[in-house]
Amino acid sequence: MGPIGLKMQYQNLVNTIGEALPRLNKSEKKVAEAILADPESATESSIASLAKKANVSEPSVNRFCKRFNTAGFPDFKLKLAKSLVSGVRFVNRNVDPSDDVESFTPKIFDSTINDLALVRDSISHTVIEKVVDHLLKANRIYFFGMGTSGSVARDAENKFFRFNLPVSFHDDVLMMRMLASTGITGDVFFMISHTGRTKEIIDIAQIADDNDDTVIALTSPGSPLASISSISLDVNVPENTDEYMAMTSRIVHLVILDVLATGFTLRRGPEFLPHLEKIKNSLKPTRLKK
Amino acid sequence: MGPIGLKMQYQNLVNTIGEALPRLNKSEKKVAEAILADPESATESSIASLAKKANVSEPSVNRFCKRFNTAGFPDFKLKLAKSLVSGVRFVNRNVDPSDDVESFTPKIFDSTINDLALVRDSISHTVIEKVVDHLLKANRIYFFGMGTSGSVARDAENKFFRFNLPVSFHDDVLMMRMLASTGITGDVFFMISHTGRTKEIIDIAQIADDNDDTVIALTSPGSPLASISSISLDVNVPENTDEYMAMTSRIVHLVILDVLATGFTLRRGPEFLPHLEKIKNSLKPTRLKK
DNA sequence: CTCATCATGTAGTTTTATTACAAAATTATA
DNA sequence: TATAATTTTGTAATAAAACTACATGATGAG
Repeated sequence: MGPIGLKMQYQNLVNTIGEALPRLNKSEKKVAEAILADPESATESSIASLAKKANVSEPSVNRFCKRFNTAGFPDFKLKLAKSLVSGVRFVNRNVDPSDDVESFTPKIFDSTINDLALVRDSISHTVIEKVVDHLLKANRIYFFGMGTSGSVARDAENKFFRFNLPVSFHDDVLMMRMLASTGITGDVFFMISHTGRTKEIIDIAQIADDNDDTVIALTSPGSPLASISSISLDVNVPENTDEYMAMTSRIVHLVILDVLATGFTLRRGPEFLPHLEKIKNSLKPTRLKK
Repeated sequence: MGPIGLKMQYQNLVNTIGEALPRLNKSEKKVAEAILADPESATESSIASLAKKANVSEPSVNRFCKRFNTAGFPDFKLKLAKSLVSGVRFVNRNVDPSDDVESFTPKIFDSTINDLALVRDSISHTVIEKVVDHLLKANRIYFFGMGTSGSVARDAENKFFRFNLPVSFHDDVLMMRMLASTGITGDVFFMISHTGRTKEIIDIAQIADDNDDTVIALTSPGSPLASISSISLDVNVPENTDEYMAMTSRIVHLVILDVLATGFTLRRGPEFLPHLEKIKNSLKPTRLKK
């Protein structure tokens, strides 16, 4: 039998073991079941104790590890521990009706952190660079979003107006329509939408596109909005079917806007910093001194 | 010298080591530096090879591990590997003027992730519980915030209106003043402010407090706003002095609001789920079908 | 300068993991 | 069904890794 899970580094060991289960032979299956019964403790036990728990010999455990493309037992444990952090813990990260504060609080933080890490590792730097290029050339930037994405758009306005160019955010469909249809060259329409399927937003993007304006989308890959846009910043955050769980995509969107703003600032160069400083200082009189 | 990082299970080993660096003695420092130079490879090496790399003896490495509250070298490696997955890879996360997209993008994600992890491990569950208690008893909730925190307040409105009680957000000082002064028992004023030093916001909180309304603050601990409020949700995110860096506190605030909303939903019980479902379904006609 | 304390390394011991090989089980084939 | 080939599994020996006890060296106080 050949090795299982060749692309291990991008896969979750626990899942891989679970899927391979039917293809394993007797003693390997015993080992697999012993591990799956309590993966966390498996990462902390020695080859001897795991062998005992699974009722097999130590070499069987060792062979099992090698089947899953690891150097040996210690390496296996390491990789298992890693997948428990990023992968499996995520599976069990759903909020449960019986959860109390102690348990649901870290779950919500963890799932947000997890999504951020996922996007951090998958987002295209080329696309970011391209978007920054367009923003730098823009005469005007409109941030459009509805509902939750409206708050993201509002935050973006608050961030980008500092760059000393006309920026506004809109969450009103009629305003967005009018603006999109009267856009001129140099206007950038930055459309934010979690699903990328909101009809009105797609309509408005289409209007802007027909008008030859630049349309940048911060949305889900392969969505109708993404395909209409000039450039699409793809954010692949799993849809949240869980009633209790929050929508993390908006958080990811905010961080991407932070990235864009940083790229913008850096490209503007150090001579732009005094302007930012001026804005910062303008707020000082509104604050109580320490 | 006593052990370092007692609450290890909730902390990032790499950060802990980095912070402990000045307090370590000669050979321990050597070990720490060898690990920090390439934490990833440290998780894969034996005690012997790491000792060699750090130019110390094997027991020194072992003692180092025990200082950081781990059972020994293998346990240390395991925990290190885990923190590399969820946590932040590098100690220096500041954006540098010479950074390109490839380097500043993960830095911004990482610093956000790091701040979230910090708050996740330090936030008081008792306070969360208390805030949820107050929100459940509220007749009306006002979310107040200005500037960046205005977007957070807007997002909170979007989240909490689903609970079928009168909720609104305001970012206009005059509106906030008027509402605070006409509040009646059962009204909850939820004030969001990164610094907790914005004069207007403090004024408004004071007005609401004088009026015997419940004032909940989502702000920095020890700030004037925190001390005025009935309850304060303390968020200790380091002030960002770096011109290039984004303000992560607003992200943390959003996640805390997610936590509160989840706590709210759970306390309302399963009979409340159909209502949430109804709201979800109401948006379906606005979306293109797949 | 001397003693006490702390830091560090050496050498030996124990634990842990791996390998080589043989026995057992399974499967295929005559 | 018997037998050879193949695979699976365990035993025992070996190798590697980690740990412990102890001794030596460094540091600092009096």
